Amino acid sequence: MASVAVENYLKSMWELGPAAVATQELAQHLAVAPASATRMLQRLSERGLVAHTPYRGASLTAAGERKALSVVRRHRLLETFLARTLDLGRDQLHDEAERLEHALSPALERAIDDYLGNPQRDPHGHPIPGPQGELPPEGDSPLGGWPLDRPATVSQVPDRDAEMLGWLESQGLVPGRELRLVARDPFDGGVTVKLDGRLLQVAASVAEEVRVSDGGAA
Amino acid sequence: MASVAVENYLKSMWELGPAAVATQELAQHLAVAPASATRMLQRLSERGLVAHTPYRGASLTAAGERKALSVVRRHRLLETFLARTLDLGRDQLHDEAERLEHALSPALERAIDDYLGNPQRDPHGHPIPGPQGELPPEGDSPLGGWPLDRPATVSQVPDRDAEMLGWLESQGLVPGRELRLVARDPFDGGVTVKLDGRLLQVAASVAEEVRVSDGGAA
DNA sequence: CGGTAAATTTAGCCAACACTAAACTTTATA
DNA sequence: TATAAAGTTTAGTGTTGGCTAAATTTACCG
Repeated sequence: MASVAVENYLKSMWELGPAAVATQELAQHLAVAPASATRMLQRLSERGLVAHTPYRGASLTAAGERKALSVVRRHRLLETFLARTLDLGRDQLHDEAERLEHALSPALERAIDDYLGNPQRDPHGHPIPGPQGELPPEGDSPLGGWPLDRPATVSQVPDRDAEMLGWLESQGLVPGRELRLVARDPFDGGVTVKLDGRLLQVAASVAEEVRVSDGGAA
Repeated sequence: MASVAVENYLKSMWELGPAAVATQELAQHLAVAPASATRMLQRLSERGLVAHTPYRGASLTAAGERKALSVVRRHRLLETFLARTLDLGRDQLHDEAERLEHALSPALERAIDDYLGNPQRDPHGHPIPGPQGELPPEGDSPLGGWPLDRPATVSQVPDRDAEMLGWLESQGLVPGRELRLVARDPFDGGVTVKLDGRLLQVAASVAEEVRVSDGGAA
């Protein structure tokens, strides 16, 4: 039903939401001219998938969010599937899934989900929405906001930024890894963490993207 | 580079070729109006992918065939990959691969090929073109033309026709199965085969699609 | 050989989505 | 508070790829 373009707009809206998303922000995220985003928002609005107030940005309706979560589900299932079968770099996964997600039929989606044993998280630690778009409540916090000295387990790393992801991986900052925060830069929000006995300086922008949860529980 | 539509036209041209393909035949194969096919053939001709003589049909150029074989390769690799990992019905494979083939990057294509150990045939027995479009010479013949009483092994079954495929499967006529031709209807080309000690009547249309090769060798 | 049926192409239209340039709001600043 | 800057929308265009209806070409048949 929904074209590749429509699915991508909805997914971007979801990623940038849930607050109202500015036309320009959306356009930038999709590498598209602002005027193009406006037109698409109007079309999506007519279809009842977004609520668009001219000059005020737009947000997903319930119907729009359902469709967006369906795309996200397909994306994350594909990342998990590709990671489990082929052995691709964590950063390749995202790009491949980005293309394939629009071509995944409901039947194949179900088959993959079953094959994987209905996974709750993708290889980056992102939660996988259920068949009806249910998102499990996640207790993960940004690394930057974690209290000092409390043991933590890395639960999520970004999937979009291949460069950051490569660095994280090279430093052992991957889902499942345990660490402790030993210092926090009071100005820019960067942190120093200790993992594997090593000290590691993590920039603010990175500390915002990486999420952690309580030590053992994961 | 090439859009989904272009890839599908090229693939159809290849499947209907190598002789010149009539506009109407192509249109029918793609479930498109003849006028649409004409326009696309003109565009493909400008791009140097087909040779189109007005009112005389069209055929693939070398460049066009290369691209077509790339699509076929992706399709058959995907069918093999999905068959090996998930367990889908043989007839589902085709439809799923049909959609996914256009979203397969060269990197993922290579990864899948490696994972599968560079397979020569897909689950329907169709040969998989190599990375540069090389098709291994196949010695397979239509079941309808096989000599009486000479042992044969089923090597290829159609993938497009789910109904026929379902019947073939239900009768045990799948790649690898051995059989012998015991009679041939002199008028319509239908045949009677013996497999597993059973006699089976095979209609002409089916006997044309199923291919066999010499007994043991496969 | 002429005429008609079938196949093909042309012509004209539509929708989706992208773009730039220009017009219009909103926000921020002097 | 006026005005400039920033953000957004409208207007107008282009491309792709589909459609129908009409024109054209080819092929066949009496």
